[in-house]
Amino acid sequence: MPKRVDHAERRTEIAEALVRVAGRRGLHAVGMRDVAAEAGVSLRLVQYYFETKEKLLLFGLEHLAERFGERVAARVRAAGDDPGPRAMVEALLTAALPVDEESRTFHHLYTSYAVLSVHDRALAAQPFIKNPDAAEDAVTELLRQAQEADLLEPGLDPRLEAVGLLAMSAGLGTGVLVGQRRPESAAAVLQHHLDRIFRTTTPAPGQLPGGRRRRLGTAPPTR
Amino acid sequence: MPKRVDHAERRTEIAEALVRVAGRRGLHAVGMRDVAAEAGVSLRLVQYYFETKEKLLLFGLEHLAERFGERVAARVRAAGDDPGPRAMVEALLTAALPVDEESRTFHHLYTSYAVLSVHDRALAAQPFIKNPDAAEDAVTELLRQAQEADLLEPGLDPRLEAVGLLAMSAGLGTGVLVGQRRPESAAAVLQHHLDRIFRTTTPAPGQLPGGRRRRLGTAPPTR
DNA sequence: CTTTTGATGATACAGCCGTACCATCATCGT
DNA sequence: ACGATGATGGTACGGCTGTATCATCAAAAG
Repeated sequence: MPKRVDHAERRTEIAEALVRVAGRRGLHAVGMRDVAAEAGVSLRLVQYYFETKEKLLLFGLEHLAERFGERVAARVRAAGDDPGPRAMVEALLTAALPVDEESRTFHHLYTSYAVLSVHDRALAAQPFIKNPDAAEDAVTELLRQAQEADLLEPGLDPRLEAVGLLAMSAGLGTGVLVGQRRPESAAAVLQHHLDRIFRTTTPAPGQLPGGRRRRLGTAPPTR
Repeated sequence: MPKRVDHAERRTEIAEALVRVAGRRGLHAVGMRDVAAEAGVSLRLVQYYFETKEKLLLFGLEHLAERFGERVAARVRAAGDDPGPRAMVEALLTAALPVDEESRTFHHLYTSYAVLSVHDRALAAQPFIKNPDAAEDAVTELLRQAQEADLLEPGLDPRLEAVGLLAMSAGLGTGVLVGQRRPESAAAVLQHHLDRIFRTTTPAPGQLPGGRRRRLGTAPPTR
């Protein structure tokens, strides 16, 4: 038998080439030849490891989602050991904001895939249900924990708040992506809405009424 | 001189054909021949009225935005004569939710254009700044009016709330579009967040504390 | 009536796309 | 050493795309 190659690794390399070139020129403008050139391999090889373009795109989306998941996890970890629920919610919500090149590419391509999935059953099947639902569950659970620790304003429904926050983050992300909104503005809006959900004082002593106050969470992730 | 044709009207017809076929099969899959067939004219005519595909797409986007503006206006009008600020905000926010075929198409294509505009300067130039900014100003102004009429919870920043609500509406719309969320769920989330912004009792007499209460606005637009 | 000219039709062209086919190389098992 | 076989290269094919070219028709102007 001849040279054995780690197919999984090769597929990953090619998928990352796809992500790079798609992020640079737009997913609609990407052909197999572009991917091959970007990966430094021949067109034939792209065909060899992904028999069809559709399979390449599908794998590209999965890879993108995976990489994004790792990014979020890293953000959460960077928020410190056992950070408060607010810091974790912040990390989750702000990770999707297109503030740097990587998150811009992610948001851009993920939206591209979302648009394609409207009429492509194969794309619609898995990731656009699973990942957002997971994020929704995670934020909901964090809010529920915060609620039990009496860190939230009273009378809130964790699930409804989580859904709203995630949708807001996604919408703000799109605004940033198309240049309508500056990243700092989007982050500020998010912060403001978190301020309206999380209690701004420790449950204990005197209440100061008006004005802007310190928040409870720990590290600001990027902005 | 020969037969004179109303160019503006013809262009509109062709643009609507573009919108229809793009809504059916996705903007990425639309060619000039498809548009011509859908409009019932020859390929040559599409070329004749829009010299290039890029100009056709551009005009299609403008037309789409215009039609959507009319739809929102109709929604607001349908909310009654001089409806409360909340009803108007509701009308604005829920108009963008993909609940029927028309709004689905709108949301779908508008998102497609947004993705394209990331790398296409011509598309990015006009509409993705102007229209959302107009919506933002409108909602902000409505919230400001509501604030003056003491219809809002105290201590709110109308602009920040408006931006957040619009982003949330857009994000929920995308969720509905890709089949992750049911339209009723999205509408419910929106309602819930409006409940947290607008006062739920008339400013006058006794305050009942907990529980779900009647809201102030008039007609529910669709959901 | 003829000429001008806007509106339309048919079709050709060059280029790109995804895919398929055929050949070659290199390596490992025997 | 040799042949089986995985990995790769090169390239051609059919189809589709946007655009350009050429021709024709019909109506208004002289």
